[in-house]
Amino acid sequence: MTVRDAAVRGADVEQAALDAARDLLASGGLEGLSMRSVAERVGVSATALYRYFENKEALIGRVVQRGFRQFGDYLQAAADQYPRGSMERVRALGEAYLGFAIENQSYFRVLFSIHHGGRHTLDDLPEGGGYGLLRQAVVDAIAAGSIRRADPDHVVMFLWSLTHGLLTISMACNIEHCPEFGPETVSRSPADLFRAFGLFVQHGIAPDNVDGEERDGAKGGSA
Amino acid sequence: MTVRDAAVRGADVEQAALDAARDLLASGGLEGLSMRSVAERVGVSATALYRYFENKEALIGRVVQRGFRQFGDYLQAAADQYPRGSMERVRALGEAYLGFAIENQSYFRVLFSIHHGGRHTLDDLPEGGGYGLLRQAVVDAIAAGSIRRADPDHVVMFLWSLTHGLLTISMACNIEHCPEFGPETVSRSPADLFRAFGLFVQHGIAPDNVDGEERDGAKGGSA
DNA sequence: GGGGGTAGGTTAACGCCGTTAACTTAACGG
DNA sequence: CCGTTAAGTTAACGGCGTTAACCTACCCCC
Repeated sequence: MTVRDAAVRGADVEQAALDAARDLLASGGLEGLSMRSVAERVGVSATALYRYFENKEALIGRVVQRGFRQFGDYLQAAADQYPRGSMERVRALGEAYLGFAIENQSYFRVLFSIHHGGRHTLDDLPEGGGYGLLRQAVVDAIAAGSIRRADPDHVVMFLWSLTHGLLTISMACNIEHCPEFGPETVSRSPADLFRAFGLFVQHGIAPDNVDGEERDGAKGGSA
Repeated sequence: MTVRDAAVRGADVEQAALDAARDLLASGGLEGLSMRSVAERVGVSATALYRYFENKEALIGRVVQRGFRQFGDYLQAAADQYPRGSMERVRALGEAYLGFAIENQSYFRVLFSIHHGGRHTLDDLPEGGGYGLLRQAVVDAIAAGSIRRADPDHVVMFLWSLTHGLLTISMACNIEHCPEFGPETVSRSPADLFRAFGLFVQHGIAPDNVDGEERDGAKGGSA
């Protein structure tokens, strides 16, 4: 019984700790996680965790790493519903990005928190994860003529910044409702705003008929 | 001597504490600030701070509030260099946003950190601060015909999200250099990327000559 | 001008935290 | 059967935010 218990636990404590830490982060954020609280959930003393993780930061790092992998899978699944080269595929990635973040709010905050030591976050995203995914979608879309011919990395950063910024701002605003925040328009859900961005993303914020020439009679109407 | 010392200190301890907290945040981030470290800088015992601030969170809240005011002034100054209604004014706000954040990096992180209790950040920005400023610039630009006729709040959120997201991502990436982050393009300084976004902001990422009609002979070249 | 109130400060202490050190225990290999 | 080793324990340290109890110097008012 207790004989094997320890042995079996051996390998499992590590995974159990990662699960417990994930749950604690998801429910209470960074401040809800302590070595002692993780240990209690696992049913082990706090110091036992140091057999598996160098320190608290390392533990969180492992959780974050896992989280990014899961995040990447989520994005992949969303992208796969649309054909390569299509603009819908690009858009779906953005919406999935938002969706994941909103569904796993406090967890997501930790993933992208700047205050957990710092390295991860982008080490893990780019190639295996979301960055490469979006980049490929953009490259394909450019090739297919759905996106203007431009440096794909610029386009990727443009889209990523836009989406991530919307999310960050919305979250600081406690998502969904934020009455005292300017006019109510802004408090609309991130998803609504994201859709509203569609026109700007496609065609920009400049009036339709400028760009050095005119077509419809601006500035005096030459017709 | 010590008689007046205490009395004079009285009013000043609060300000001194705010200054000390700001400096500690700027140099060591959130983790570099403790009630004891602030107290030590002020030359007072830690518990004395509780005469002026309900708790640590309140202290940080006051610092953040101050910071946003300063941030707002910075943006205002940048905007004032360009005429109302001009697109340059809008752009200048974005560049100032970036500039302030980069100059005061760890301080900025705290301002927009999600993990310091949470209310502030947007309570304080919108009306007195940056949001109202940007909004007015956008409204003026729309009126002047520099920006397409659209819901100004949507435009504001679009621009703000884009800029803030770029910043957030760049910072998570330790700003400036981040070799392992995809192709090197992305590691360009936020300011460079911001400039690269100009075309997309103005005209979007869609190819120039679609939108239901053509102008220059795409898709086969009708010339 | 002497006495209470009070503002501003102190020290001591509590419970939590991350982490280290020293120890126990149980399984396994020779 | 013994030594080694992996896995886990308890005890403890220093630092944290915060509370409680106390001190003390000033101000105002009778």
